[in-house]
Amino acid sequence: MKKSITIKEIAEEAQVSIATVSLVLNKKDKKISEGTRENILRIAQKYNYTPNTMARSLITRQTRTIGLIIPDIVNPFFPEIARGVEDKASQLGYSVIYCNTDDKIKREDKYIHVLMEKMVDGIISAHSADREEGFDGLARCKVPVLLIDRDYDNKNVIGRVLVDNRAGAYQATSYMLKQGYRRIAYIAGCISTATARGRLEGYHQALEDWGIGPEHRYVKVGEYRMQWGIEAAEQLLQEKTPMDGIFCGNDLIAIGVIKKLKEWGLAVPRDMGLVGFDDIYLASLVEPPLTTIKQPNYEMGYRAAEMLIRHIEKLRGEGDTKNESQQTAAESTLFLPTELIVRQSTK
Amino acid sequence: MKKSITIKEIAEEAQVSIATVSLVLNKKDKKISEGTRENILRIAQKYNYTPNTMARSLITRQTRTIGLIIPDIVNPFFPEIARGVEDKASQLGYSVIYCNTDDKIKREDKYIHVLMEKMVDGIISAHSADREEGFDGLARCKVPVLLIDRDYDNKNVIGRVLVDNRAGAYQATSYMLKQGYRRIAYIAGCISTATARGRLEGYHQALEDWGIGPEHRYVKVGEYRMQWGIEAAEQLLQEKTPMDGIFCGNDLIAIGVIKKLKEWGLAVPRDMGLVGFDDIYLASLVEPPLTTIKQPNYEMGYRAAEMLIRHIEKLRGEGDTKNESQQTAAESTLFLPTELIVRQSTK
DNA sequence: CTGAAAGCGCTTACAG
DNA sequence: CTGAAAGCGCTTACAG
Repeated sequence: MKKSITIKEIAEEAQVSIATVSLVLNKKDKKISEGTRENILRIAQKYNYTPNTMARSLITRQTRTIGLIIPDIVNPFFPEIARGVEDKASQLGYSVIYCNTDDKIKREDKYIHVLMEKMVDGIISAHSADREEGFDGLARCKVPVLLIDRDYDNKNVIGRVLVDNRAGAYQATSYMLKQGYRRIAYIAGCISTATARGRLEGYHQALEDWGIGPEHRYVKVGEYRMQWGIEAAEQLLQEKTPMDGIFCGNDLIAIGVIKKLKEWGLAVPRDMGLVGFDDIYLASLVEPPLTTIKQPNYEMGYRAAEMLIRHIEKLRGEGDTKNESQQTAAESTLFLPTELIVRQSTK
Repeated sequence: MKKSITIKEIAEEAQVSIATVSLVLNKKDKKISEGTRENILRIAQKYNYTPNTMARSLITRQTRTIGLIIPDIVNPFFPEIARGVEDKASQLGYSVIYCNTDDKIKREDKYIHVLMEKMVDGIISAHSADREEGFDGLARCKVPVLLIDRDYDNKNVIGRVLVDNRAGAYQATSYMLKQGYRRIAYIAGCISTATARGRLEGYHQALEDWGIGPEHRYVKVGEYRMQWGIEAAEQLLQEKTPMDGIFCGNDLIAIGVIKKLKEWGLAVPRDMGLVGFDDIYLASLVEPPLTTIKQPNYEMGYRAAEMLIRHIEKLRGEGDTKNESQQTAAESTLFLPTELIVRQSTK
């Protein structure tokens, strides 16, 4: 395509060496005379000079690009994260290459390999599922990795930004308790993840703090889908579980529950308290609008990009004390608080 | 960070020249003896060799990376597009850097500049709004640009993938007409775009084909938001416009309309036909589920990536006949059909 | 079949 | 204050 002008050509026109041009263009021009400087800048301007970052990266070993690995941008859980990452990254002068893994470890491996080839400076990953078998992508990764949303153990991980699911579930459950509901069921999504365990713990803790013993029949475990909400609600109602409130693993489940409750002639929140984690951001659109626990997804992405890039630049600053810097870089975990969004009138 | 092994080091260990290593690793090894080949491959494998694409790109002038410019990945309209782009790109061996402009021409310009620096091979852009003033980012862009969803005139544009909004609106309106509705209102979003004009045309055409003259009072123009749906429906009802059906600019509007209709004790589809463009993919979640015109967004992204990359590689094939290739590359426009998704029982 | 060499566009000590 | 030179890791004609 159209070829850009190079510093060599600028040097010729300005009658100076390419070193001088490079110095000026990189603002390391303390010791360059004002005249030369302005002349060079003027010529660069005139030809609309764009530096070739390939050449630069080859020397500096930095690309100012990071990789973002998520399961699926179409899943409404991820766009906010992706946006947070991109906002902070671009603000700090970084670009982001994004990758969809569909939660397949194999695709994740492939992407990590590609990102290594493209020499990204770091990777933010919502790690695929929990299957650790055969997994080595992250391990052989040569750049810092920052985990979001899902925890995972790996030597290249330099930090984590997670949601405080335990506190969120506690918040949801105790909110209903304060509203006067006493027999609160929990319809969970899949339970194998740390996320799900945290939510279950928070739910139990709240009940305990209110002197209510946990009962097995109040907890249903399935998946984060509307259909599961419908089924689980049906089960609970069929089993005649005496309940006056339901805490839902996420809002899709909650929407399903509402549909089922309507069938049975039960209204929210009059006959039944209802709070769900707000994964999908549909809460305000359904009828009645859901009271939810808001996931700090945008912030998660934003903080993740910030932490990762800070780490990258610190590493660079430390220069060649490589091995030690690896160790000193304290691997840190950030737990983001959730927020209760009340959208229903009280009982 | 950890340094990768280079072809030079492989060459040393294999006792051959770096040229030979390069040839083997790039599979241009027709004339390299089997023994040498296998030896090199074995060593590369052993040290987990990862080519430095910076160095390669510097010579080949290709990065196998494309840029994706969209207003906002959080807007539910865009994730499907982004996914389609990424799927096709990665399938063809390309990565994608994505950028959110918030529909601000200034941010778009900045991103285009960054993408030029990173030397992407091409750009897919859902161009910001329709304000052309002061805009020159795309114009000074040095790589092929492919437009999606929104049309725009520019010399660097080598193709477009758009939605056939006219046909979609025609489909929606004539569906309602076939259902027996006769007085169909149109609640539009903003009308300044080609998209909106296409939809209005399709609506008018359908009415005309059924021998129904257009009436001004049946068309309300606002924005693509739920609130506008509520207001517009209120207006239509207040004005006692005799109508039995409403075509909505998108599903957010449709959701607003439903809320208002409920207030007035009107049921969909019994008392009022309703079809909207499915921008947000909420149609199946609301009550009653909406019948909608589905946007082929995933396909739009997918086809866009395909067209762009084909173009890039054709250009490369043509080599240095630069100026001519620019012209011969026929600028093509693809109109994708919409699909009617019926989710309500008939009248 | 394989090697020596030039060069992609830039940065960075090191001289002067 | 500025230039000459080495070099980042690779590809690609061109010799042999």
